[in-house]
Amino acid sequence: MTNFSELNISKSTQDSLKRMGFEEATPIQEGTVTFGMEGKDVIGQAQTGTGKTAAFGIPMIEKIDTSNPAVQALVIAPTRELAIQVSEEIYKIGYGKRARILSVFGGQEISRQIRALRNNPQIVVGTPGRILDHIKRKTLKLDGVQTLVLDEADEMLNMGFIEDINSILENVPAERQTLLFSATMPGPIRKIAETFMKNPEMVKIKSKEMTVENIEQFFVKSQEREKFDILSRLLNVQQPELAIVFGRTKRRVDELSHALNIRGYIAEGIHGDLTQAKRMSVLRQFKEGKVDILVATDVAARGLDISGVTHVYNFDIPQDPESYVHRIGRTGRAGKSGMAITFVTPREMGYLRIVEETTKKRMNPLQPPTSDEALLGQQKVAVETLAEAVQKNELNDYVQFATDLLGKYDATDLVAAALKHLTNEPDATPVQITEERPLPSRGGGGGRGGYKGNRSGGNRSHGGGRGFSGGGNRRGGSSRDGRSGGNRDGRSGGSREGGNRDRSRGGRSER
DNA sequence: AAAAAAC
Repeated sequence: MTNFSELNISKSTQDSLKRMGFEEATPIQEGTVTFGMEGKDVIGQAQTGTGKTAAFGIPMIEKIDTSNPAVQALVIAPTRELAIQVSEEIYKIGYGKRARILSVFGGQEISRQIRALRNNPQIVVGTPGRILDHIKRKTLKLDGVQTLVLDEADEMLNMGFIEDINSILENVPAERQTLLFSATMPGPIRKIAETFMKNPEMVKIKSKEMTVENIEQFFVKSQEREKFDILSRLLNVQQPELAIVFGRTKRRVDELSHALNIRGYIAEGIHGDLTQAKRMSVLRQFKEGKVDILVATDVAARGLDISGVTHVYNFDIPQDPESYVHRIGRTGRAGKSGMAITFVTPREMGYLRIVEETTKKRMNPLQPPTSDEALLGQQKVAVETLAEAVQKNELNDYVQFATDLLGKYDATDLVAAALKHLTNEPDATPVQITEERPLPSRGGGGGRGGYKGNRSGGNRSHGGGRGFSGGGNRRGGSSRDGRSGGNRDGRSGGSREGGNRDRSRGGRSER
């Protein structure tokens, strides 16, 4: 292991790294920083979580001339969230040097970005579409770029950005340093490397480090309709500190997060149809621990570095094995252990084996917890909650009530009653998630193909639809905070409290 | 087929 102080890094950047708590260089950093500072092109084969951003961020910052107002470095990333994350980290690395950095991505007011570009950032991080937009508007000039970074290149390929990247590259001087990062090296990526890079050095993380060694992988065999109850029970028993639940579609994510909130969990959904502001705030809340469960499409599968994710649940098995690797890579990071649990319907069992071949690791079958086990998990939480409340000692408003009650009832009974009240009986609120149809059965135009399609008219899909039992979701306690209502149906005019809204939906009969 | 990404 090499210490950063042994690398030939300037004092100001050393200070920044120290402030960030970085001491030892990770393998990808060691190689990339060394070659990068020699001005060489580098291909880094590594996933996030390996310290990739600092690997290219350090040589990039070192090369920046802060007295030069031109954009000198450009980083292209596949998703908006990743662009934000990368820019934040590079900002920290460049803090000692006072390098100016800006992120540009879609979904954010372009005028704001244009104003920010006038402040002459030296480093720009962005997503392909918006970068191109700025180039066309001539609000972003790239003729001073000396360092170009393609982050998660294989992902940009998958998402069809290659043409965009080609167009961007036409606006970047040929005389430059290019750093390319990719978890995998498929043919087209190699070709890009050959075309756009000059004698690149390869820095490859040994495959052992790229796989998911410290993630325990399980699968749960279950019918589609059982999935949600099993998920709730698993959450109750395993009590993840921070969990990500992946769903296959945006609608699925909406329904799942809604249903989880009904069951009393603090969950928020994230997917590409939400406004960028919402996406950012959800991610922030999750990082701050204000949201315990992030429900996500594959928008959150790759690259995002959220520390402390203890559990990943694949509510739907991912569409391709590669996506599986990325998803479960959100946990078990920074040397910590993590757990990944994948729901598999009987007909998907064969596909599960294909996924296993890709990861070269067997997943162990997990027996879904019984209702009783789940209840026990909840009871433990209730005990902890109560104990914490006592320790916090902010009970003045309740002391008088407590004294009165103690005059009337047995103390043990009272505590037991409080615990019972705090316990959220598993499966108490029946929640139905719309079943995914396995494949689009293109039946001849028939509107009534068994699948209750057409449920929500437009794309305002807000959650579970049919199947909430009216009465039961009265819960005591903390998780009701009004937030769930405002999630994505703020404009639907629905009243905040569940009752009449659910009923009106339920009342919609099918002729 | 889904998701992501520019308006």
